[in-house]
Amino acid sequence: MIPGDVAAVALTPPGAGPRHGVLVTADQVLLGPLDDLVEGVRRVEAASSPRWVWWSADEAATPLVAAGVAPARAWDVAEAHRLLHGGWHVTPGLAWAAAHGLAAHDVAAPPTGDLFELVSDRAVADPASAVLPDGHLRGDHAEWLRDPGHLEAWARAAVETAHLQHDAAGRTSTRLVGTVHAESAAALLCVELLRDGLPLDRARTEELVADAAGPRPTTDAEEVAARRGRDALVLRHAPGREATDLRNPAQVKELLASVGVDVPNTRKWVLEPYRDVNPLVAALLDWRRDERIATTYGYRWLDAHVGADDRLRGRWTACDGAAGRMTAENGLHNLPAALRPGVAAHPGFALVRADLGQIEPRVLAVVSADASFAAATRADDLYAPVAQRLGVERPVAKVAVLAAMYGQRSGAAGEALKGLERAYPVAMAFLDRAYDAGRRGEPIRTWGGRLVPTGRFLAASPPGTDPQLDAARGRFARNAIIQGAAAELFKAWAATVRATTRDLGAQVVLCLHDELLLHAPLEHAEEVAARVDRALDDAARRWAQGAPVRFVSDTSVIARWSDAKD
DNA sequence: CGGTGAACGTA
DNA sequence: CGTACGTTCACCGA
Repeated sequence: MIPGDVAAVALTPPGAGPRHGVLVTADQVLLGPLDDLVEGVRRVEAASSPRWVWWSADEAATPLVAAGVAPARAWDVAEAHRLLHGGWHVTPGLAWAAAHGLAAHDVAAPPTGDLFELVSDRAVADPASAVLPDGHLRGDHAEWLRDPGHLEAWARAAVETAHLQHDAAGRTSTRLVGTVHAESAAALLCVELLRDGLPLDRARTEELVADAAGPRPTTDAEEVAARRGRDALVLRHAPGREATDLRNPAQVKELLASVGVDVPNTRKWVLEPYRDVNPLVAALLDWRRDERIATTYGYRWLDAHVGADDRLRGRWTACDGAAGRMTAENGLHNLPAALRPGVAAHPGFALVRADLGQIEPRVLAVVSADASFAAATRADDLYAPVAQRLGVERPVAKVAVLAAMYGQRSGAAGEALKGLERAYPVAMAFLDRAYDAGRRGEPIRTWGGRLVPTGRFLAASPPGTDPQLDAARGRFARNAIIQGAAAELFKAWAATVRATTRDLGAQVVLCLHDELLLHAPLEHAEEVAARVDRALDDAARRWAQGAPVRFVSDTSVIARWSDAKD
C-alpha cells in the first residue's frame, strides 16, 4: 500500500534504447515512455506535492531535473540508509536487507557473467518479482529493469523500504526523520547543481590561468616548451643540476640539499621558512603555485568542465564517507582563491553569497546543550564573550575553543583550555565523551542521527592495542560530531533556500560547507538575499529544536565571488 | 595496468 | 588546529 502523501518513481536504466518510467501513487499507476512520466510527475507535483520516494535521486531524479521539474519533497532510500546504518557504500539490495533486518552478507550480488553462477537457487525466482524466495531483493535489477513491466514492482519495493526506514528512524532518534528529509533534498539539490553549473566569466578565468601557465598553447610542442620555461625559472638557480625532475620529491629534496637546505620533506610549510635563505627555494615555491594551476586548473580543465554556456560543472554528492559533508568534483570544492575573480554572475544576474559565521562552535552549543556556551552565541562574534568569561584576549579564546573541538595536541592553548573546562563544563564533557567513544572504536551518532563508524582502522589495530591509532579514532570522533552536525544544519539551510528562492528565478550554484552561492536575476537579488537570511532562521530553528543558539550569516549581493570577501 | 604516497587546493 | 575531500604526478609491482 502506498500512503496518500507519497508517490514513487522508477526508471529503466539509461543506455539501452528509449527509456521508460513508472509513477505510483495511492490511486494511480502511470507506466510509459520517459516523456510521459516526466509530464505525469510535473502534474502530480503541482497538484499535491507528495513526498517522492526513489532508490536514489541520482538515478530517478536526473531526467526529471533535466526537464525542469523541481520536486519539493523526497525520501531518498540510499541517503536514508547511509544515515541509519553508517558508511557510504549502498545498493538497493543492501538498503532493502538492512530495512528488513536481513543479513548484509546474504544480499544477492549482481550477475558477473560467469557461466558457473547459474547454479544458484536464486535463479528460480519468480521472474516478475523484485524479491527472491529468501526475502532478499534480486541482485540482477540492472538487467531486469530493462523490461518496463518490472518497474512498478521495483518502485513499490522502494516504498516498502522507505516505510521501514521511516519506522526505524523514528525509533532511533527524534530528529532522524527530519534529517532524512533534509538529506534527500540535498541529494536532489546535487542533481540540480550538476545541471546548472557554476557561472564563470570565461575571458577573466582564462586571463587568470594565463598568469600562472602562460598563454594558451596551440600545439603539443608549445605546451612542452611552456612547461620547460616554467621549470627553467627554478633550475637556473641550480647550475649543474638542470636535469632535476621538479615533479619528483626525492630529486627535489636532493637538489635542495645541494644548496645547503636540509629538510625531511619538501612540503610547502617546511620550505616556507627557507624562502629568503636561498633564491632556489623561493623559485620552487612559486613554481609549485603556478604548476598547480597549470596542471589541475589549466586550459585542459577549462575545456573539459566548462560548457559552451560558461558554466563549470562537476558531480556532487550529498554526503562524504565520514561525517556527512557534501563533496564535489572537477575543482568545485577546491578552486584556488586566485581563480575566484573568474566566478562571476552572467549578464542580467547577480551572485548572492552567504557564509555562516563561526558555525562549528555554534553547533557545539546546540549539540552539547551547554547553556552558558549557548549564551555566548548571542554575540555576533562568539569569541568576544568567551574571552571575557575566561579573562583572556580574544585570539587566545579562539585558539582555545578550536583546540578543544579539534586538537589538544600541541598545548599552545594551555591555561585558556583549563578556563574553558571551568566555564563550559557541559560542552567540554560532551567533546570528551565523543573522544572516548572513538578511542574505544564505538560508532557515534550525530545530532541529526547519522551513524558514524569510528572503526575505520579497526582491522589494522583493535582498540586498546595501539595508543596512536586509538587517539586518531578519538580525534576523528570528536571532529565528526561537530563537522557532521554542521553539515546537517548547512543542508537544511541549503534545502530551505532552494525551496524559497526558486520562484524568483534563483539557482543555488555552489555549496561549500559553510558557504552558499546563488545566481539570481539582478532585479530580485536583494529579495533573494533577504530570503537566504530568513531561510537560515527557519532552518536553524527547526534543526536546533528550540535550543537558544543563534546562527549568523554574512550575506551579500555581488558580481564576482572574489568581491566582498572579509 | 591499478594501487600508493607526496603534494596542495578548499572548508 | 584538527578533520575531511578531489586532483595530479611519479613510483611500484604485477
